[in-house]
Amino acid sequence: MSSRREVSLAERKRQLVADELTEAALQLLALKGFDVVTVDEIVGAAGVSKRTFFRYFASKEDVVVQFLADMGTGMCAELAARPAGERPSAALRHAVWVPLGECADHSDRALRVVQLILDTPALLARFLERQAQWRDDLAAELARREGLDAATELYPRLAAGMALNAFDAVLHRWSSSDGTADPAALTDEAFAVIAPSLDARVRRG
Amino acid sequence: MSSRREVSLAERKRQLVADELTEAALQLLALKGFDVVTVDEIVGAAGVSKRTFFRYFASKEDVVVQFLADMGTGMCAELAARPAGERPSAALRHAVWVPLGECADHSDRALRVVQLILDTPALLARFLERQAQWRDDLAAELARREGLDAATELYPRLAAGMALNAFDAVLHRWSSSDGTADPAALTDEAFAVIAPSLDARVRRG
DNA sequence: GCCTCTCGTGACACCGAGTGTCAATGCGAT
DNA sequence: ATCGCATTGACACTCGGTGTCACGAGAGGC
Repeated sequence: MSSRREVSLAERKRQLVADELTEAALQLLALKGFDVVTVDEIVGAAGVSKRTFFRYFASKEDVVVQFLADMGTGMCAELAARPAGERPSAALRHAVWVPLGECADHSDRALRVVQLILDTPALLARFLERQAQWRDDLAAELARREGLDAATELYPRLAAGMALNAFDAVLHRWSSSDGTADPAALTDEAFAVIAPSLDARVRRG
Repeated sequence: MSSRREVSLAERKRQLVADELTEAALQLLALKGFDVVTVDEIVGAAGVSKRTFFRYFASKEDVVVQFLADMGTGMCAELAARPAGERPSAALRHAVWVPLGECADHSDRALRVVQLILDTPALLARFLERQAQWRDDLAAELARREGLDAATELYPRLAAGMALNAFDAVLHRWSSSDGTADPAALTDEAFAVIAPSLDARVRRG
């Protein structure tokens, strides 16, 4: 009777520490600001050592950004799961909605994180760095869907970039409205702007 | 005979130190890689103190990114200088071409810098951070041109983002082709993709 | 010519992020 | 009971970046 499920005790302990760490970090960072809070302060609140913090997160920025990072992978997965016949604008809209929907659902927590990221240059930089990775993944998947060569065609990269642009714009407006704006409506509005380029099929006959 | 022109001797000395510093930095960073070269190494080669380095550049990343940074301001200035009647796609294409033309002209130096930035995560992050600023500036100017309200309309921000997306895509392809690809042709190709959305006048009557 | 006043610089101490290393602890399996 | 493995804390260390101060070299007033 070593383990009831596949998850061992050690694994649950690991998750517990990670949660405790992110909890303490977000609490402090959102309250006092990113650059005035030190890692020692965070680990003091969480009750672990500084070394342990960096075993869970690659950097001080990561503890915030990783909150949004998983959403990015969900986004790429959603694009891959969309039906083959769907137009790029529709498929990308659904993909981008995955993380945005998460934000809308857990608006209490998510809003604070998003505002913190968008208002802190260092966090914004790391966030954009992650997005660059998402863009490459989206572009690869998009090239596969449309039967294009991502190495020679510019469309996949540009289309993925446009979708992420819409994502950013929605996030920004949602953040600056303190969560009162409707993410779904904003997303529709943004995709209405970029759809003409996403769906133009002037290339490849 | 204190100064031939308005530039004082002190001012020329300042520029000299800045040039010496960027020269030494780019030489070392491009040769050995960004993260293995320390600031002490750079200032040793330039013959100044570490403290002086940080009087000229805000960070180790800045010495590389600032090379491209001035181009960004030139880009925004160009957009503001374009004729009022010009379509957004044409105006933005000319704006984006300012920095790209600079790269094409000084391809020997520029190519190494661009490749260094695109291959180094930390530099890429800082670069994207700068671009976010450019995007806001472009969006504001675009809103002024088109008589839109940047606070309520998504178009200005999205259009600026698309233009910078094209910029990035061209830079990326130019870099990965080791400068053999033609930036002008790539720019045309990229703007052909995004133009439908840039010039769609379905909004605001 | 001299005397300031300022500005750029170097030297030094200092803080915080991040890493390598090692000893201790605790769980799982035999 | 014991061995092996993973996690942790403590410590020392590197490096990026900043505050402070004293020094020296130009620019202007007398």
